[in-house]
Amino acid sequence: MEQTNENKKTILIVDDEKPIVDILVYNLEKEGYKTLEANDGLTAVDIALSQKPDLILLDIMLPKMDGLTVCKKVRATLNVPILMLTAKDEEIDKILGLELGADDYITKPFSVRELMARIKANLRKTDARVATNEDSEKGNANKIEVGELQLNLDKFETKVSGEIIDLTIREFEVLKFLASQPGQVVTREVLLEKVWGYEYYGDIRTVDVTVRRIRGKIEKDTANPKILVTKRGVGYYIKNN
Amino acid sequence: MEQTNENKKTILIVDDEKPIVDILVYNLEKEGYKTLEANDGLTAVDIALSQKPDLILLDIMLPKMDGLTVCKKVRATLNVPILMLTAKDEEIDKILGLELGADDYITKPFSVRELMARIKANLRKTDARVATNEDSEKGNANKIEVGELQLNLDKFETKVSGEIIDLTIREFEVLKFLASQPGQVVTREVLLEKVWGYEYYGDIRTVDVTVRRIRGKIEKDTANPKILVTKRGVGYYIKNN
DNA sequence: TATTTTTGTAACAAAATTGTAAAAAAAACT
DNA sequence: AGTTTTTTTTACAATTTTGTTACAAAAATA
Repeated sequence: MEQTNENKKTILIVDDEKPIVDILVYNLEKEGYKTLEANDGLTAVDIALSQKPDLILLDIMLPKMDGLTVCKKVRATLNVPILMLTAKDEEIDKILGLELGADDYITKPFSVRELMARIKANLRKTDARVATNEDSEKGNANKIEVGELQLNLDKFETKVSGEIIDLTIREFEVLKFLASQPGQVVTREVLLEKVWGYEYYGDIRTVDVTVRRIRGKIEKDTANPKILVTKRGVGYYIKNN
Repeated sequence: MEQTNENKKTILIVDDEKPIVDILVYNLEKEGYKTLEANDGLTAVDIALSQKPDLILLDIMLPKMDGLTVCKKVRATLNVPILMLTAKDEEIDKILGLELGADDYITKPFSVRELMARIKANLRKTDARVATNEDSEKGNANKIEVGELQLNLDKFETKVSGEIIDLTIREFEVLKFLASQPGQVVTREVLLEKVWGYEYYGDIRTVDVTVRRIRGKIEKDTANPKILVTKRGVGYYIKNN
């Protein structure tokens, strides 16, 4: 709903019943998700591994390869949340085996509303994991210091010579990426991929503008930057002496 | 509240179906629990009494001694939360009727997500009990203090500059979670998972509204919060200077 | 020096985020 | 049961951030 085209979450729907798939596609796209479809197990694995969706809706009863195997195969290489669709009267053991490998399950018939809620919740869980794992939890010293520049990754706080600087997230992320490898010149392409995300297809000069904004906040003289420096013809880097 | 490697919670899994045990072990350890296994009722009682796990996952159908008896025996000497696994709905009456002291039950098939939620919820209950009994009995005032903010965890009482503020449970829990790690910016996703719970399916903006209500009670000027502050693009945190 | 390429910059437009109130729903309490 | 309190959802406005563009300035090249 609030997602731009670039970072829509992708959901892979695996079901051989066309009308069900259609309903799911309609509702998911209305909610702002991008959808992929697979009508049998083999195709499902293919698409999952090549497209790397953010979540998989997986029916148990499938042609060519059953849901259990799909689940296993996908899980072997991808850590994507899998939400199983099960009919109520399917064999208990079969379901049980499957359920335990999946993150969540929902029995048919289900309400669209409930399904959407489950999807949201499962996607959120991934987001939360990424946020905490990457940043704190692992006991990493959550600070980066380069010369007069200090970044506190827990507080998202930036200091220059002890003075707190108010950066936006985008600015902070760029600075964080550069400061994590001081001296290393980073191209705009790499910055776009690492900070903006690999599927981002905006203008590359966006990087320049963001750098300019950061400089406006951390440099005394933006025309003669001492911290975030340009390597002409290549990109930008943080001076580390 | 977060678990360090040394005091991981231990969970005893009692089930005679090897594949199920394996999957449970895998998922529980992924979530940071230590696991013990028992394949029959007799062994289960032995391990429970000697190892004193923090929680027991107990299947009803077991060789040598059935789950219900195991439950009784263990409960006779240990006050550990027991989560029963049942295959059929009819067995629920059995569990409830017999007053075995099982804390919770979950019917097969269940999802990993649901099981984890139940486990967490039951462990939380114990934590709460322990907190109130052990800490307050010893006279350790169970408090969090950050600047002008004081939380008394035993009394569920909040003070700002010495003045008692009346918060609801939800409000208190949010404030408590944030205040337990002042300065640390917490995303809405993490708050939802930690305060509302693993199984929560609601809207993420609920967090905003709760924060707003807390501010209405603890801040002089909600438009310029000095205690519970927004980190735009990330989440919320408690200012700790 | 003139030309081309690259980078800096400001201004505007678009998009995303947050604050807020109020209605609806759910839970707790009589 | 009905009533009150708490919580969630929803919608909208205000604000902030971000992206795009056009042009200027600087550096590199011929």
